[in-house]
Amino acid sequence: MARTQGSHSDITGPRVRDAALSLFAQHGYAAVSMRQIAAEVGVQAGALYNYTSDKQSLLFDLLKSHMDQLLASWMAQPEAPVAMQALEQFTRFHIRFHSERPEAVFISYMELRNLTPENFAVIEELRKDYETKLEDILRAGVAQNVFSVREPKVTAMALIAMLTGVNTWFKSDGRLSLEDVEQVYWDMVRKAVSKRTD
Amino acid sequence: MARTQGSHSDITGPRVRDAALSLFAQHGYAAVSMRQIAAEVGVQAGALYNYTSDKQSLLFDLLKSHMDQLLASWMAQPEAPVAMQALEQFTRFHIRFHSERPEAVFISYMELRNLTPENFAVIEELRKDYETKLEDILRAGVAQNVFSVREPKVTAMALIAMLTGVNTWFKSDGRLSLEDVEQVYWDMVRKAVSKRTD
DNA sequence: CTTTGATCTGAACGAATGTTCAGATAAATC
DNA sequence: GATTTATCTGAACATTCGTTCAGATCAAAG
Repeated sequence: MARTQGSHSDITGPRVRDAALSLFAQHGYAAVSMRQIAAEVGVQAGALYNYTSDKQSLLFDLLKSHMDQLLASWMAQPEAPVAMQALEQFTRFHIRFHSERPEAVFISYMELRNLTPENFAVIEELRKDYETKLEDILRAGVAQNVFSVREPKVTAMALIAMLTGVNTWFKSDGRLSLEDVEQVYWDMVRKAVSKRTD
Repeated sequence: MARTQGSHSDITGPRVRDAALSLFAQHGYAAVSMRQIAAEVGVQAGALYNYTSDKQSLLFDLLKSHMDQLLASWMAQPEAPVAMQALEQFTRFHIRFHSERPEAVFISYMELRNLTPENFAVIEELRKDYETKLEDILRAGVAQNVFSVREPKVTAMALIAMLTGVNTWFKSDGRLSLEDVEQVYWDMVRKAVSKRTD
């Protein structure tokens, strides 16, 4: 069992994943070759197969761990009993979490069709789990008589699409800070589910 | 000038574009070969080059004509002088137009990174033109004192992201009709820009 | 210092890629 | 019926693809 310590494997492994994430996000899964990933890591293509069984697994692992992180991070939040607060928490959490890892978010939306059917089913279920978190908040708000939402499932998907859209334009050195953006979007979300309007 | 009439070229041309659109949407631009497109049309790969100069042009032409159609269709709408009506018109138009051509919408969002920089710039400008249409409506509503929108540009992008999201889940044979969906989304849009909330 | 084995190289594999082009095909014109 | 020419075939081109694997490398263990 030589070279268990001082080994490169615990360094090269993450670097392979990082390189794949970055290159997939830039050019797309199908357009990136194993040799390009290897070159980014500074290694020959064959060496990649010490860290992944094949190219497909590389993609799947990236999407899977992204979704796992997303759900785990949300679960780690303190639970808000009042629906209005829970919705604000979700809104701000979603924007913050997604803006922190634009590349992972990007490939998680773009590369679903390049997953095998089995792998796709796994990711799709995790995505639905996340959508259900928001849907439950909306239903709770309706039950608490603070939201007006006729279609909680549709509304959840609509709001998530809106919030994720931040990633398509937000630049951290732009005119608006992330805090500003959170506020603008929270205003819209709050009003969109509100009971009254003039 | 033989075979100008009865020629196959005016039939094969659109079929090449249709096949490319469908295959690009299913598997992605980089994952689809010219031979696959040719097979779908029922022709050899070489014959495709009677209808496109290269694969890149095939993609660009699809995106370009989609954006041209989008803008032309919007312009063809009767102009609504009242901001509230204009916003409802935009909301319903956007949902309807996009739900009618899911494949073109899909590749218009997914394949931007596979355009050459010059081609990308062209599409990006057309997209901004469209976003500006909504932004102008929002600004008009603020001027008319019927909307409360602090950030018209951000809000326009947020609303478009939300509306385009319909394409990710809507099925015409589902529980909700397209008319139902339009109403649900219009309720959200109207409230999101409204001046009062409880 | 010798042994061990995790890690990596470098070459090789068949298959597939976008594109070109000489020549075959056949419908429209004269 | 002969000619023209738009359209398409089928083969070829240099590259690149994902993946495999025998052998080199070299740090840690004995």
